[in-house]
Amino acid sequence: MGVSAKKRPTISDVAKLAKVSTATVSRALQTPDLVSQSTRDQVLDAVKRTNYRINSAAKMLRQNRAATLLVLLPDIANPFFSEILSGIEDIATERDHTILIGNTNGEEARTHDLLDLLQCGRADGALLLNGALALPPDEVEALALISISAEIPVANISHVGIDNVGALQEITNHLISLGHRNIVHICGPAGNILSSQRRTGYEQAMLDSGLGEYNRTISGGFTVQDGKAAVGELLKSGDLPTALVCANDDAAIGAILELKQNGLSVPQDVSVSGFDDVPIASLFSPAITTIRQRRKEIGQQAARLLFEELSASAMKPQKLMVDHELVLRDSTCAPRKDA
Amino acid sequence: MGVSAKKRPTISDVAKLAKVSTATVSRALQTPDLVSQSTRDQVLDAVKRTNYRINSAAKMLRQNRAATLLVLLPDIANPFFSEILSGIEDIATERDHTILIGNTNGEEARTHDLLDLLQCGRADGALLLNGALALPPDEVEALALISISAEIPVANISHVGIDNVGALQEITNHLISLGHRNIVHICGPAGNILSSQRRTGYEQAMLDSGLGEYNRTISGGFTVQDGKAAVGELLKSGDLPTALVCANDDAAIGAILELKQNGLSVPQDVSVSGFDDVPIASLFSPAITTIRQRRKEIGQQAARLLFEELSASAMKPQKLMVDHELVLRDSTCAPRKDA
DNA sequence: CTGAAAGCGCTTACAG
DNA sequence: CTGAAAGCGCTTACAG
Repeated sequence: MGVSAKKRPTISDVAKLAKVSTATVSRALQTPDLVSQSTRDQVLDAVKRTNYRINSAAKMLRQNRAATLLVLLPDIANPFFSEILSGIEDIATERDHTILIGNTNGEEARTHDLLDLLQCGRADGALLLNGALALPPDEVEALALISISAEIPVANISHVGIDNVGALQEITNHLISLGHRNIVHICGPAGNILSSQRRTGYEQAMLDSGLGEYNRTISGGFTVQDGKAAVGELLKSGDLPTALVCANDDAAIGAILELKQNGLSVPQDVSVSGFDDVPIASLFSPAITTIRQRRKEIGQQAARLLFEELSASAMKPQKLMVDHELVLRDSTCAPRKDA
Repeated sequence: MGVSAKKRPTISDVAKLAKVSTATVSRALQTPDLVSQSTRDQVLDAVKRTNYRINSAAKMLRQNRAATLLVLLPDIANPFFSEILSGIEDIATERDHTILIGNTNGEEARTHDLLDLLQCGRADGALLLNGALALPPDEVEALALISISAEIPVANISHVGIDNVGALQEITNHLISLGHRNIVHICGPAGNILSSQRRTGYEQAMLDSGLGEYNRTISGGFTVQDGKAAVGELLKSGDLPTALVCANDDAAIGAILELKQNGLSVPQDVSVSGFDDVPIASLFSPAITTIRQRRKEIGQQAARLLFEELSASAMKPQKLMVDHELVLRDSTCAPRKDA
């Protein structure tokens, strides 16, 4: 309840009660090995009796570290990000660090403001899930940063993610192997690095299979609405492919909903694939063929890497590739014979 | 990258450059009105030239506040919680506060450890989404706490959530009005306050409509798996109702999947209702009749309430009720005539 | 409107 | 193994 009258006990209160110096209290608590058994017991007893808690601001100031990781994401409420966050949390907790989160809403200004938390010492390093940086390269130099999923193409930033190009090649090849030739890619948001990587994967697969004449990408996005709109365009154009390779699961869901709405069935009339394997992908009907990203592991690896960088005096940026997996479900099948 | 050789500029560096005292620098930055225009300009210029950032640990120590809110939740990756979190974030950002998150995994020990962050001054108040406290009442006294969604029945804790009893009455009454009589409630996890409130709502509705003889609750939970298992039991028992009222959407999804798997159709053979209106509820087929909780608003209200408590010297705990809404979709319809 | 100085609560060389 | 003392970088009465 608001302002409490009672003042919190400090390390001197404990010291007085234990009849030792504050230095000894500090040691007994932080580096118990440096203190005799009996002293330690005395101190611990005094701590208990006073109900003492360390003042972490004082500790931070003195030690010049926050024991905190900053996580920037465009949208906390998106399960794709929140599962990565959960992996980060695992590792942070393991190492007694706390997590500060910042929702950027994809806004550069907000990203900039949030990175200030690093510069003012409130966090020791940051994990960037938003694929954007908004900081001049010379300021980045001194910060411990890791990009996750969407790689930030700036020197000196480590990265953890999957092979998006390869993954989209795999899923496109799968469709080709089923017999599809007229395969359209509904791509992600413009300017997003994941969009272009996935698009590249699609195009490479098409070209490698001699399907260059069918190579066609239409603009889409990462939301259900984007998928619907893209299919809407496609239907208007009258040139419907037998398969749609979408940039992510949400777009695939939108695509399927729009197809159904127009009396088409998935996968019989059109096969549709997603990307990410978010929870809904397996529950949707039809269950969606997709690429599974091990999000929790991605988060864990990224956090570990950040800790490495924080403890190393200097390290060159690393790029970590986490395995992905093609998951075949019900939204894809062989094309109709007459197609 | 890791340890930087260059030391960060401090307030004295700025003071020296601006040829004023550190006190003046502090005022120019924190309370500009107390400083003359020309002095302010000088200071701001020096700040820019030194690239000065305040050291927040020092500020925290001096001011004895962290400008940080702690959010405890059982599972970050669950969209139900992450959308509330997003609402909290809105308000916190508005008031220049940061958010520390803690995943409790529903473990009491973890909850306890995380609440230590309040006691050591790393956060000024906490929002509890996990319905558990794990702290002796006398220690709670001095803390600013708000429970969200799952009310914590302890004195001196404010709460923000919806009327779970009323909501489940509404949804049960809807089913009754469609003509259902044999309606079974698949309840939430045992020991959870939301479970018992929703169960109460169901029971009240049944009794109020003179359907006491059909009043039947079976144990379930909040996961897809729980819903499946509950329906599995029901099928084994051979006594299938015409409608199932589930404790949340995930359980409803599980229930529907299990019914379908056994050749039954929803809603024709059995109507099924959910609770929460998580994103998947509208996308699932059939789209799920449910209770919409305005999660973002719940988060916002809770954060506002916490700020109020932090600024008030003393306040008695408040209980805030946010409106919910019955959303009718495709998973419920009138029972078969022969039922 | 501005400055000198105290002090927030720790930790850590340094000395013994 | 322990203590005295300096100092981390701010803010804020107090005085002018």
